[in-house]
Amino acid sequence: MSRQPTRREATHDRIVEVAARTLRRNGYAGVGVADVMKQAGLTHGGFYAHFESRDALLAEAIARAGRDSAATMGQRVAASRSRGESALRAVVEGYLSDTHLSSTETGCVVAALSSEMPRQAPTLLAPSVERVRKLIALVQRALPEGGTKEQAMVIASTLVGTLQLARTLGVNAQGKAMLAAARHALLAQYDTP
Amino acid sequence: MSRQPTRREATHDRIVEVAARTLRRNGYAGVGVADVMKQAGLTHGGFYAHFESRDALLAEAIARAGRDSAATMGQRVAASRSRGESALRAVVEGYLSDTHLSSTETGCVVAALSSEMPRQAPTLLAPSVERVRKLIALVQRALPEGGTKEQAMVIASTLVGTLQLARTLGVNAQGKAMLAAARHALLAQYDTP
DNA sequence: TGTACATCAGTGAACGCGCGTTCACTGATGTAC
DNA sequence: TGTACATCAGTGAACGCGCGTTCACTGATGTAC
Repeated sequence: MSRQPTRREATHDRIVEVAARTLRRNGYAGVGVADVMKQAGLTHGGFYAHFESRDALLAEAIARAGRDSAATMGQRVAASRSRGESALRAVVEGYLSDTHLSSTETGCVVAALSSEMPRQAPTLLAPSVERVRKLIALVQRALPEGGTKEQAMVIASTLVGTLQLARTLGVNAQGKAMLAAARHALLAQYDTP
Repeated sequence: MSRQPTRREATHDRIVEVAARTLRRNGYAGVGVADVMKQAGLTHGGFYAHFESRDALLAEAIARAGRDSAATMGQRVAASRSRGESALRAVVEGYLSDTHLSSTETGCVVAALSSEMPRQAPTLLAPSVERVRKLIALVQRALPEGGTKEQAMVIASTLVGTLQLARTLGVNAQGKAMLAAARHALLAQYDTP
C-alpha cells in the first residue's frame, strides 16, 4: 500500500524525526534549523526546500513525536493484555517508569512541553492541543469499563505532572520516589484488580 | 525591623518583580534584559549594575515568584480556616480555580515552568528544584493529620499537571472542565469531611 | 546655611554572536530519442 | 546502448535582526567643612 518513498521524502522524514527528538529534549525554542539539519547529515541551506518555515517543521515534529510515543504505548498495552494485566496498569507503569524518567527525547511530548504549550502561537498551539486530547483519549481507552472522560483527564494530568516534577528533582532516588508514589496512588484508586 | 530601602534597592526590587511576572508569562527564554528594564521604567544599560548576568536575574525571579504565590496561598488557607473549611480544600480550590487558569503571570511558578525546569543549567535548576520542594511541602502541611509526603507528591503533581493541560486546552469551557474534574477527584479522595 | 567635591544610579551608543532565511550555484538522477 | 538535456536535491556564502553584554559619560544625591 505505502509505496517506496522517494529520496526527497526519505530526507524530509529524517529531518522531522531528528526535530521530534530535539524538540522533546530542548523545548520549542531549542530546535535550531542548522542544528537539526546537521544531525540529519545535511547543510542548513537545503532546509527551505522541505519546509516553509521553522514553525512548519515544529508543527510536523509535534505530530510525529505524539504518534511515535502513542504507538510505543499501544504496544505496551497489547503486551500487557497478553500477560492478563489491565490496560490501565500498562499505561500507568509505562508512563511512570524509571525508563521514561530519563528518556525525555523519545518519551511523551506532552510531558516534555506542556508548560510551554499555552504560550505558543496558533500554528504550534493547535497540534499541541491535539496531543493533549489524544493523551486523554488514550488514558480513557485504558480505563476499565465505564471509565469517564473526567477520570481520564485527572489521570492524564497526574501522569504528566508527576513525570515533570520527577524529572526536575532528577534521575535519582528522589525522582524515582515521586514516580513510585503516583503509580501506587493511581493504581490503588482506578485499577480494578 | 526592615529598614527603609535605598533607591538602589527599590530599583533592584522593581526589576526582579517585573522579571518574576515575565518569567511566568513567557518562560525562561522569554525574559529579555532590555524588555524587563523597559517595563521597570529604565534603560537596559543599567542592568549590570544590579545583576551579574541575565541568569542571576532569573534565579532571583524564580525565588521571588515562588515566595509571592506561596504567600498568596498562605492567605487563602488562613481565610478558609476562619470559615471552618479545611486547608486542603483551600489549596485545591485556590490552585485549580478559574482565576489561576488565566493568571499565569502571577500564579504558581512551578505550573508555569515545570516542563522547562529539567533542561536548565545548574544556576537555574537549583532554585527551580527548590520551588518544587516548597510546593510539595505546602501541600503536605495542608493535608489532614497523618498525611504523608507520598500523598503530597501525588497531589502536587496533579495540581501542576491539571493546570498546565487546562491552560493548553484554553481559558474556556474545556479548560474549566479539566479543573473541575481534578478538584472533584482530589477532594473526594483526600479531604476529610 | 552655603559651597565644593565625591559617590552613586542610570543613560545610550556600540560590539559580537547566534540564528532564521535567502539565493546563486553544483553535482546527481532521471528522461527522451 | 549510448548521448544530450532537463529536473531535482543539496551546498555554502551572505544578510538582517534580536539580544546579552560592555563602557564612557551624565545628572542627581549625599557628605565634609
